[in-house]
Amino acid sequence: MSGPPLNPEQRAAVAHDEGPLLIFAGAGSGKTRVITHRAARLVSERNVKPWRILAVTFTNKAAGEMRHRLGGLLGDVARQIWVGTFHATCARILRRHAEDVGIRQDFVIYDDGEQRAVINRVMQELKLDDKRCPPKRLAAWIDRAKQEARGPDDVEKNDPFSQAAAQVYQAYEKRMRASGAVDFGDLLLMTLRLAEADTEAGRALRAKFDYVLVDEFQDTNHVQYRLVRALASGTRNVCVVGDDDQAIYRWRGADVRNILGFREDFPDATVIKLEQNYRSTKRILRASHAVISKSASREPKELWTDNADGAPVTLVASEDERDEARLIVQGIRELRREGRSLRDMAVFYRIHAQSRVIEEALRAANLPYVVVGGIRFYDRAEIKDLLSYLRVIANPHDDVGLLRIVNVPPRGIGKTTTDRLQAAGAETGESIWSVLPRVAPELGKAASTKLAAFRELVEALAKKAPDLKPSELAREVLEVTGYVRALESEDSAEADARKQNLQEILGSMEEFEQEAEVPTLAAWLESVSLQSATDEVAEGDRLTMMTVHAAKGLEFPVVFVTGLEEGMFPYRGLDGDEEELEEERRLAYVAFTRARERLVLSHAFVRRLFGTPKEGFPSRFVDELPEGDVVRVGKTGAFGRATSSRSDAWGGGRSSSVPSYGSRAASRFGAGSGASSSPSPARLGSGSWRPSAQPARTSTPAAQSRGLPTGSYVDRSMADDIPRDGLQRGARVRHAKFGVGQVRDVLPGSPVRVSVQFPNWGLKQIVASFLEPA
DNA sequence: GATTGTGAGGTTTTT
DNA sequence: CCTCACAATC
Repeated sequence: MSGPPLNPEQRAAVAHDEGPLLIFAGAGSGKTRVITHRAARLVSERNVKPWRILAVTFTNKAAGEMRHRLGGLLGDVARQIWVGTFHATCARILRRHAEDVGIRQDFVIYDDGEQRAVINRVMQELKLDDKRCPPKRLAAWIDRAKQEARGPDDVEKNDPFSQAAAQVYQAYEKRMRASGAVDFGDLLLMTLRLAEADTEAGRALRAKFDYVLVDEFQDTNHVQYRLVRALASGTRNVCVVGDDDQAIYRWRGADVRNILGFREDFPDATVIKLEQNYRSTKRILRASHAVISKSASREPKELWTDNADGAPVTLVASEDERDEARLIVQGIRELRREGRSLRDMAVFYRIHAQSRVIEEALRAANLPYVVVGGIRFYDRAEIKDLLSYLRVIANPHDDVGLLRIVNVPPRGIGKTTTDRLQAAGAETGESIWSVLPRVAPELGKAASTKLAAFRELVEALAKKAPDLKPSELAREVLEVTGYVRALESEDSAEADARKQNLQEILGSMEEFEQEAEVPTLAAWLESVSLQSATDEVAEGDRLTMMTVHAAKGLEFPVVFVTGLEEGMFPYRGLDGDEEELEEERRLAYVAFTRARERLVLSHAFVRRLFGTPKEGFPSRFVDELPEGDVVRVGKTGAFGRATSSRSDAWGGGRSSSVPSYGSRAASRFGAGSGASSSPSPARLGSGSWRPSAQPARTSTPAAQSRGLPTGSYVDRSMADDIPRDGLQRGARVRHAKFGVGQVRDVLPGSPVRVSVQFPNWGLKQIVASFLEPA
């Protein structure tokens, strides 16, 4: 394939022949290109059989991209290469070896919700208190056990919770097997067991691949690591690619040590670092590096680029989250006026809850957008209903699926009945479907008749299934179950929307039938189970919005990162340990390095989260930015950063025909921006503190209508007459109760409050008048 | 057995 | 603020 020539490091990675290879691939360093070229070369020049190459990714999107590029390089043979996500690859292997691991060949894959349903059921059966053992916590506990390759018998049980959890785990596994179901963790763990087994099947699996390539290796968990090692144990031709700086899934069991410690398991590994970045401007890289270089225990490296300096990073300060949304919309508009397309822009946030306010502002401004992630299309009730029918038809022992649809649409089979059936199944460890013929007659005439009718319905559909395409079967289901009729009789807008969604899924099934290699129902169900919310693609000229996690692996010409406040980003969880903070740092790095040309960072001084307003200081990640590469916009840094003169840089105060936010303005402020933005640390000395130098321009109606924050330049804290001398960041102050501490930041608002770090009390926010210099 | 009401709890979430 | 889960109703 064409494209620019590979650089020396890339070439070395592609040309590497045998033995372990570890590639540190920085953001935007052409990683996917290297992997695909390498795989292609193995086939075309080294005569490796394509089906003896395994390339594993984490997301369907990445797998699809790789498949696509391999197709471009190799043509049709590319299809024989094993390209897939960890989970899809494992599912594929398990279908072939179901017997060897003791599961049904037609197993279904339970998602988190279905997993929870099983946990809830098991807890009821064990009569466990869901206050003491929240199902959520149990699910996380079981997941973690599986990630660590621990079965119910080799978990630690040293406290009451883990004792209960182990009990649940045991019963959960039993119920999953009875249901012919596996969860995501099972896919990996069962494949690992198989791959490490000293059996015929195990040996065959270990010898199956001549080359194993793994992408995003920093995100592997223990089981995935061992699986890779086992699958590559035949030839030791294992190539892992990753970036420890982009490890952001520790909370999901990923362990960066897998990449950092790779050289311990494979001392002879060749190590290649791809440090040339082809994506971003120098300024964006400098900003990114400023943040990540503070990270402890990382592989030493620094991205560099031949790209232009580019525009400075824009730092937007706003009053609150609505203000932030307004300013972002304003920035978007200006960039558009410069000719930027909406599709070139993305807005990132730390948590989904932040999206709403921004969405509202975008809607008000008539700017089309798409929110990536959040709820999956397949998670909608009507879709899950149809899916459950199809799954029960494929495997009637799927209890969760069966319980979902047994009374949908209502057919008079209520809770009392299903409770009895569940209890019967629990007694013998069988599925509901299995106990149905035996138990139904004991439930009285009415229930028994209805259950028999349901059974016949499912059996009739199952009988037809082999002769129908998936989409035809789905239509049949919607018809004979009366599902569509029930929706129609509802005659509401909502029911209409549901019908449309069902129509859409039928369409996607037909598409699948056209394209898939094996267009069976089972294959379709599996592909749906393994799909994620982020796989849904955005198209058209719209802005993209997503969490930073969802943004990994993507790039945009313009990136807005919102909510950069202490507590929000870095997000402060319950424990907030050092490791967690490190991960937040890497997350910020990921966010920043998504940007190609323009990076806009924003923070608000007050943010309402879940209703309650909370004050927030600018994130440390913002403080750490190199001043010379930053231009400030919006509300005056409340603690006297002399930034007000910059405030009009966002298009206020000047004729709108001069796009100040755009590249022209950027270059205008560019090189010299260091002079115009104040040096940090912020000072509270009277000089820079005085707002009087600034006209209260934004309070004019015109400015307001432009959506500028009212009173941007009028800091209300000015009104106070409290002692400020010595109240600057870093200053030592004394408090009557907490003793001596160090000023970390000064809050806007009245009365002026200061956040102070006390050795024994931690970070406190204190009204300034209660403090004296120490 | 379905419908409406209160209360807790609500990072991130590749699969 | 908003959603989901269970409870108290008709």
